Amino acid sequence: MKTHDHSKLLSDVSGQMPPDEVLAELSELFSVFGDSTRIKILWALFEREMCVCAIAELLKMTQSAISHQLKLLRHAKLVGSRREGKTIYYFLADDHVRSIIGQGMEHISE
Amino acid sequence: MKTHDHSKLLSDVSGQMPPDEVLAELSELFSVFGDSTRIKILWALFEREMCVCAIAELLKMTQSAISHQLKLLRHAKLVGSRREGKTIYYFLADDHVRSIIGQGMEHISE
DNA sequence: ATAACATATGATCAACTGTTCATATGATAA
DNA sequence: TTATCATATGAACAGTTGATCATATGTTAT
Repeated sequence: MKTHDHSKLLSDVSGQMPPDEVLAELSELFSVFGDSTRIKILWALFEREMCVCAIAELLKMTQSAISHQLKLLRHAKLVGSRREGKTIYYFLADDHVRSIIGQGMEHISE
Repeated sequence: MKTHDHSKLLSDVSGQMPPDEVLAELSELFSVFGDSTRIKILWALFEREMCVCAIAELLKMTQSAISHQLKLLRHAKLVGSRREGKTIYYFLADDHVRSIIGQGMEHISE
């Protein structure tokens, strides 16, 4: 399968590409946003911090399912948590979450 | 499993949540960004439009694999295409792609 | 110490995803 | 028309993912 020539294009473009490792990390970040349960959790936390069982009640899902997803969100540093007695409150880690989701909303609103 | 009371919180938060349908669409959009092959394709298109076989060469992947991924990107309206003879050129559909990926990059650079 | 509540975790399983392979479509040139 | 290049597509298969279930950990009150 001989194909037409791209040598100039390829050298130009590949010079601008970040290393594979960075692009992999980037796609992993977006895949965390790529699930409706996690998007719902993040959106809920836009309002205020919430404990696990409140999120579970809000989304009508089991505590276990929510806890598993919060673990992913924590590892991606999208949420933080603090303990108060038996309860653990989760909150948005920073404002990138808002701006990323905001841009996503803009895109689908067209 | 009786749990503590959240009635006030739940009514507050659920009033702010977009409908499930919208949140599902949003997560589907982000899942398109959630694959390193697709991220690489989008990043390549930051520079300029490219034909399928150039992208395949750049990423050292088969034409088929790239074509399948471009189909997804097209359906998500992240890229557009134009034909010129036998060749089909793909390009970024709009600037949301840049800003979404830009925000993602900011998040992981911390 | 025991009971009750809040959360976390490991195993399991069905559903989904991305690549490959083979093949089809579409366009151009001979 | 036939050959060739460029791209698209469908089936198949391995790898990944998200919910569930059972159970474990951690905290507080009695």
